[in-house]
Amino acid sequence: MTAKVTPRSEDYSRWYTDVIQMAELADYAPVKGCMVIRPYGYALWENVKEGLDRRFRATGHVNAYFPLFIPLSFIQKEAEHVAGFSPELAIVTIGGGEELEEPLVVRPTSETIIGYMYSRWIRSYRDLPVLINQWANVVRWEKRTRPFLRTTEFLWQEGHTAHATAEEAQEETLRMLNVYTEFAVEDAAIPVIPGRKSESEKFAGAVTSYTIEAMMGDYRALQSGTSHFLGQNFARAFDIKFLDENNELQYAWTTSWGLSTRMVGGIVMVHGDDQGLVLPPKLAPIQVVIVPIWMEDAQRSRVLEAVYQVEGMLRDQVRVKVDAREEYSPGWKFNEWEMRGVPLRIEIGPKDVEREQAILARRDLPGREGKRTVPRSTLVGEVKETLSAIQSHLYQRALAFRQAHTYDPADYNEFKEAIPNGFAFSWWCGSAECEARIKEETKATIRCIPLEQEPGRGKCIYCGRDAQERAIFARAY
RNA sequence: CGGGGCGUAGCGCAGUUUGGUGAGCGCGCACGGUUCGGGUCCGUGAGGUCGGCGGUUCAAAUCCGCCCGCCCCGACCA
Repeated sequence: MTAKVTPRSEDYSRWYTDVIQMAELADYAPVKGCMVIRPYGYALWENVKEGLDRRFRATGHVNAYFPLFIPLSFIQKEAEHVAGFSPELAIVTIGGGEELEEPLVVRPTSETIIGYMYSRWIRSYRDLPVLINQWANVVRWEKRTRPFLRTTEFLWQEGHTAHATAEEAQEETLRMLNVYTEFAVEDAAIPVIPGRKSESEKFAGAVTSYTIEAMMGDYRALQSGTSHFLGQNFARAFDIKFLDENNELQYAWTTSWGLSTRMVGGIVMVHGDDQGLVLPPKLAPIQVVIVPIWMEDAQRSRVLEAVYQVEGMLRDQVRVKVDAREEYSPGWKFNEWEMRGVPLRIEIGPKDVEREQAILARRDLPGREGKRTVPRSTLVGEVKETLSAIQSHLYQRALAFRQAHTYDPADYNEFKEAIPNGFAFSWWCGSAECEARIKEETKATIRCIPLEQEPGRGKCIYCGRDAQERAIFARAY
């Protein structure tokens, strides 16, 4: 506890796990690959949930819950889906002490069981669209795990929609990708690149997969949310059919989209520094911490009185906490709350009580630079303004960082030099072979083909043939 | 699944090479005092089947064998 986090420059992944544990976001569970999300980390996740849920509702979605167990045969109904997920399934074969007639899969994702239910619920075009989301846990037996980024069990939301036409489903897919983008940018202060996945990187069973990709502090990419256009693949596998206006039987068009607790890892790696966690105000469980300072007992009650008064002024406007613990010195508390990423600290001591003022200290600006004295009379306004200034500063800083580490290499040699230090935004001919070779030679994969790019043509960074699109290449988590 | 590292008090570690004096150090924890505007200081104290099982030996944290677990790096993935 008294130890400091490992500096990022010394060992980035050690820094990451240090921060996760020391800030008390999560702890390792007794089962390999599993973690306990501690109250502070869970509060952060709950704020992520809230930010998303609000947007899901605003776009017409409703929440529901489907079972954890899926008959093994369901998973096997969609050819690509089974191929993609088989290696990482957890399967239950015994229940109540007896061998089950059919093994049950612990859901790795719910397209199949939801598809099955949709086939029973959808009869007519009037039943469409179906716009359902669920908040759930899923299990994927990953070989290599890291807290939040890849755990055997993780929490997420998965939206599953069914539509009458391909166009409508396509629109939905991009609408939700856009919701993710908006959430990442506005709430998490993480700049992301929305784009399309290559064939080899797309979701098992999808026609087209879309993603938002973010750059972490070590220049690696993190897929932070995905939205899939499933075409009629799952509708055919699960017989999701409806009668259209012309009394003709049609397969529905479906989508699915998800964002997981991985986002928490992204927040840590995008904003954190050598002091520890740095949380964007909109998602921070504690936005403002008030640290009282006193020398003698006589001052104690006066300081505390002022502190609670300030807390009262702020309480219904921001998430505020008073740290009145007597066993720790103010300096200790400063470090503790900085390590835990609280965006704004208010210091109130005897001098401040006397002058009816308080010190504001920003987490995103180190030392003196982030400290400011404000009069009590304007404190509430100042706090709110400062929080929103921190929110936008974090975004701008992350954006500038990504831009500074995004390259447009002139040739493959430059490309190879760029990859360890950031993203390469390069022309790609579209062949899976070039993609595979690049991966083999540089460990970089196509993170996405950005939706927004200037039309034109170029030469594939690998083979030199004509290319119509540029892709983001990077090493990924 | 392959490579590397590690399991000794809640945490971080020393001790293991060369078996044997007392299982130790720092932090944390409890109590008392002191301090408090950037991780106070002092004192007292609690806390350990040395990952597990088996073997060698008069004697094992230390040597041997097997097993288990965790972390990091790779291939696979939200």
